[in-house]
Amino acid sequence: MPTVSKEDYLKTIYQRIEEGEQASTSSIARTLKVSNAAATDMLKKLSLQGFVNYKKYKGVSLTAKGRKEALSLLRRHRLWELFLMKVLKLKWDEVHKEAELLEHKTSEKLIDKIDQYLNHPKFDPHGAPIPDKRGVLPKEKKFIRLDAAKENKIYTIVKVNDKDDELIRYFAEIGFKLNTKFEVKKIFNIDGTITVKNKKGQFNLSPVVAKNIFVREVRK
Amino acid sequence: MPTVSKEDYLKTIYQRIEEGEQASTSSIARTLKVSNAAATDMLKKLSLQGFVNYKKYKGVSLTAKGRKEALSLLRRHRLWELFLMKVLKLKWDEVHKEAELLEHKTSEKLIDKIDQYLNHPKFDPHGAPIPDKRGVLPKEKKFIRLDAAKENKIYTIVKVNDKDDELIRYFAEIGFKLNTKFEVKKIFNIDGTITVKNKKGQFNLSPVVAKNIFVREVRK
DNA sequence: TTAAAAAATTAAGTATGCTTAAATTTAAAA
DNA sequence: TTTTAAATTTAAGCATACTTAATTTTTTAA
Ligand SMILES: [Mn+2]
Ligand SMILES: [Mn+2]
Ligand SMILES: [Mn+2]
Ligand SMILES: [Mn+2]
Repeated sequence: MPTVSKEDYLKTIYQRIEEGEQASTSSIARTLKVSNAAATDMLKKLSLQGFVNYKKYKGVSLTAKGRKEALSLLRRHRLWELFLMKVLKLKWDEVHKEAELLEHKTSEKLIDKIDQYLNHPKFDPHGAPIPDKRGVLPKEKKFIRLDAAKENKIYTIVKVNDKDDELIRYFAEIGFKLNTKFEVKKIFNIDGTITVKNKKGQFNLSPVVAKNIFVREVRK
Repeated sequence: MPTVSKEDYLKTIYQRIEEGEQASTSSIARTLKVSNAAATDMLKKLSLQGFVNYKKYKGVSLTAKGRKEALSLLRRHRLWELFLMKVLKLKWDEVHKEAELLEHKTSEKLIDKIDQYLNHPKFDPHGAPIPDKRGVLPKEKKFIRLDAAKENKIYTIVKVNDKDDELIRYFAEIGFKLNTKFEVKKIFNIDGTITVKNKKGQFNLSPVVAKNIFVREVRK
């Protein structure tokens, strides 16, 4: 069993790779808010314990063992998020922080009860897929990042990045929830600002914000 | 905010004192399964931080600040126990262990939601009182320890010690739940064994077991 | 009231997971 | 291709919460 810290490292590495990016020491350190030195240190330990493949200066990847732990933690995190929202009525922007803590202290027995209570849900409140007991992920519908969308097309939101609660609050404020339909009105070439329009009105989204929204095109 | 370890120390000290016993270094160490040296060490730190009154060789007591933290942790623990049983259907002997972990990672916001969901319950599944948001405990009905009961009287169970899951399983097995009515048939002077009789049948309880059951006399 | 036993404390040291500062390696730019 | 910059690693050290062994204080019992 990895420690709390190690679980968070493995999850971070998994997510970096899943996003199609390099799991560099500095990106891990940045996400976990620790120094690069601390991350290097931990990568060495994780490697010794067989959770990651690590070669000095060459980056890191997960072994089967490490991937299993990462998926287990993601399962616990995402089930907690959904449970806290559905059952205990916590808000969309609150559940990530709470789940970040509870995830490490949740037994398999408990998480299976939660899974059962929720009737084996496939996605969390932010659209992220929930691995099943065996670590199998549900198939996701195709999506693109909003900053890669095209003008005058209609999209629906399938996933948002849940790491920043301020951002989530902003999404909620402008009526951007899961499955919200909206139209991309204009994309400014100068800075990539995207003008979108939904039931609530018209908004300008910066490219930084748009990168955190994942959408699927729908026909009018 | 005290650390996880410190919270557990404060809770242990509170409970030792509540039981009317001395919060000795060794009793704390025994409960927390650490060495006496570790406990001494921690008591010094807790004292420096104003959570306890501690004088070398003279034992320890809680300050107002320490008591507040202890009650806060007990609240989180006991609400979790009840929630896990009532909502997620964990068993009577399972909830203590789960709550022992979750208690430290539960925000005030979350515990208030749980409290609200359960409609501000006053007692946990083992009969222990749940402090309210302000740290106020509900009044408990008078009770005695079963090893102080008298022959040929009828009692009802108001509380059991939840620390040992094997013991809790045994209680369940012989039909000893909260509010179970039973009669004390005989108390053996030699070793203090108590013969009790309830709907399920007649059982001999050792004095060690009896010490963990709290009862109130009821008229036939 | 003193000697032995028990309880508590101090001392020295360990594992984990961090820090900052210095050194090294790799990547980018001139 | 060399120089510079960025990324990464190493080195040294710190805080927390433990351990075992030695010492001190208190309690109990002879
Ligand atoms: Mn976490
Ligand atoms: Mn999420
Ligand atoms: Mn605990
Ligand atoms: Mn309990």
